[in-house]
Amino acid sequence: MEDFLKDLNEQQKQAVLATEGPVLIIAGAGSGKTRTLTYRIAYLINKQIAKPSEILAVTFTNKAAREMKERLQTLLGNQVIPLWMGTFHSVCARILRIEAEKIGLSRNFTIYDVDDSVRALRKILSSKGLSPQKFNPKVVQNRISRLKNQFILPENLLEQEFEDEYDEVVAEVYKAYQAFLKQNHALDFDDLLIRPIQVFDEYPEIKTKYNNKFRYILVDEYQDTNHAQYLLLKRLLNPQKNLCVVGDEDQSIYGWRGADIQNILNFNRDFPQAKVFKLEENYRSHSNILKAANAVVKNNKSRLGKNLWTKKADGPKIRLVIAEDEVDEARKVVEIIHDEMYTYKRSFKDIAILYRTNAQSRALEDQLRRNAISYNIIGGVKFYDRKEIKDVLAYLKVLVNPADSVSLRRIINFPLRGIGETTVNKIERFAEIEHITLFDALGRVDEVANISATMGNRVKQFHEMMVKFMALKDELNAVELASTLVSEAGIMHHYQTEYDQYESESRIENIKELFTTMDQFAHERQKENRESDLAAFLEEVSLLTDIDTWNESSNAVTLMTLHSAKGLEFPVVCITGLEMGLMPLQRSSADLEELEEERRLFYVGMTRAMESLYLTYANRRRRYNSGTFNTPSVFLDEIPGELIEYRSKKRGSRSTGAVKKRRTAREKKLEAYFHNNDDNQDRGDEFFVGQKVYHETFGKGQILQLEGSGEKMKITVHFFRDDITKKLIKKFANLSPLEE
DNA sequence: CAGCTGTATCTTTTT
DNA sequence: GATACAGCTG
Repeated sequence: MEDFLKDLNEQQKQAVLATEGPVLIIAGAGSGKTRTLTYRIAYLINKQIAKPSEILAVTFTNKAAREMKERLQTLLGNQVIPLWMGTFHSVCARILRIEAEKIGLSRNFTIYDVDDSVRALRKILSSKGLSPQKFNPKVVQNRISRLKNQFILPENLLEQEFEDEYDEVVAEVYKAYQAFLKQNHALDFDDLLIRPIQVFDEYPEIKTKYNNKFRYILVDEYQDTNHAQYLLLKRLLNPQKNLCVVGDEDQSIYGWRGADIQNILNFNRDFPQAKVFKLEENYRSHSNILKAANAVVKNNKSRLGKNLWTKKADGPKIRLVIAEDEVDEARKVVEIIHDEMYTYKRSFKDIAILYRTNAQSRALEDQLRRNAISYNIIGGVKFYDRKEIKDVLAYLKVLVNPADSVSLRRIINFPLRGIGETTVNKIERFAEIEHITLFDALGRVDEVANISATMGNRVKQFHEMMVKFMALKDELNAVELASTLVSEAGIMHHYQTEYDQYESESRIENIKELFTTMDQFAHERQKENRESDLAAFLEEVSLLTDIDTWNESSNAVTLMTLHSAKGLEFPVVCITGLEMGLMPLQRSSADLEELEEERRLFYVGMTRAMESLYLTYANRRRRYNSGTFNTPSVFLDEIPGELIEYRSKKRGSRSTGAVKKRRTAREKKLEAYFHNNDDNQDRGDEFFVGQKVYHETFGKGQILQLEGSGEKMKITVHFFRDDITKKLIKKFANLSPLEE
């Protein structure tokens, strides 16, 4: 054990040894952050400073937790280590499950994802007679989520003075939404964080229990914590305040989700006695990559500042690849892959292709398929978002929590059994009057007015089937229960007889895969001596992150968003779509803070690369219906010219120079083309992209896109007040330019 | 009530 | 270019 401290550099060792009191570890990209955290935990256990059960370690993804546990086991000699390790959300769910009875919560609560929340909100909005045009359920969901992240509860909100009608409606809907969740024994993602805070405030004995239990708390990726998570941490801390947070302000990329970069920037102010350690030696990347990344992120103002360095060689220059459009870009990515494979003997799994938006994966996938390059795609249409999987899960959710009316509505007429919307609404009204759940009302369908005998029988049949399976819940294990249910409810039959044979097969495959996953889950949980029932499985599934389902062992090129790439590394990284409007995104370009976050995102992408980094952009790109013409990302200009070289189409003929300093003939031609086009669009018009404008009804906004010309020109404007984007015809819009 | 068809809206990133 | 929803028909 003494020995293993030799694996650490001086700063890392200091960070491991400073076990007492608050500690901030500023860990640059690739500086051995995970290693330091793991060794710190191993040290605490090995020196018997803490028992494993007294340690809480919060990670950003479940995958990170899994990997850290494995490394810990290796370090400590293969014992099973019963410590709490997981994401904020899963740790909170675990606490809530344990304390459920004391705090008047059903132990079998359901976790609603964003989709479920939006469904619930749509219903609430319509019951209040609010038009979904004006009050978009998604926007309302977003607002409510923001409020929850700030730990602003409906009761605090209702006392306030409102600036506009929108806020007023959101406050009212928020309150109704919380009541709805309560009725359904459901919590949304944000509630998972908020409820424990409330519980700790309301029940001091529960707070004390966890204060005594968790004597040592560690938090990874601290730069991406939100205010609610911060408040939760404050409550978990006992007077010794043995809190160790690890983070890198340059990698804070979740501000849009409510993450507060100030948490890390102000750690010293929160804990004046905190010890601060900086890990600045990078073990991952060639020097050129690091220099380029440093030069980019240096342009940000919101940072503590650090100087990441490496002992590694310069390595190849960063290769810039210019494509004509997204198809050409994808072809060039294929060339890069071939090049790296033949010249440097890489395998598929050494290579990652990163992009800003999931939509960009399509063109890339097409070309990879054509060239028989196997690939793994992370995010996008997720396994657990597939219709057939959601259907099966909805059945299981109802079995576990019959009060969950969102899931119940999803399955009551799937597969079709002749129970339509009208009937369900009648029964629901009855349930409201009787103050019972929708599910229980199904059993009393005879008492509901205006329902025919045939219809009543259908409803009763469904209800009886579900009741039967609920009774079986304790006799069968999760997989047995699920597979029996899937065949008896007619789901299997429904998909087997689907017209599209290919579709049908893949759906059945997916359902089978779900069962396999359930099985694996049960085994893993049993090893740790934790519960493995259906409720536990559903909770696990609800809280999976994109990266958690990634099969790392397969030899395939990896495709994912820049966000998903955080924490990973690859010998070869290719960042695509480096154009204005896409990276940075149009709507994040105007606001300084948002622009800095985009820059950090680019920085995260660059620092994933160990040996080779390729950057690509396309002069033209199809974006849903229309094409756009693009200029290179401003971030490319921030890379010093001597670190970058053009990679032209012909292998071996490479020219050097900064982005705008030297151009090939084709480049010049493309640029000329671009400028001409620009001129055509702009000539005689007073509007341009990025311009601030004013509209009679919508107020102030900013132009995102211009299409066509003259009176018929279509202008896409994002209006700030209502956070809406509208496409307007110039002739009718009556927009006036704002001077700024 | 089921099933079909046309249209609107979306795409920024995700626990 | 997909998906969800409204509106229609049988």
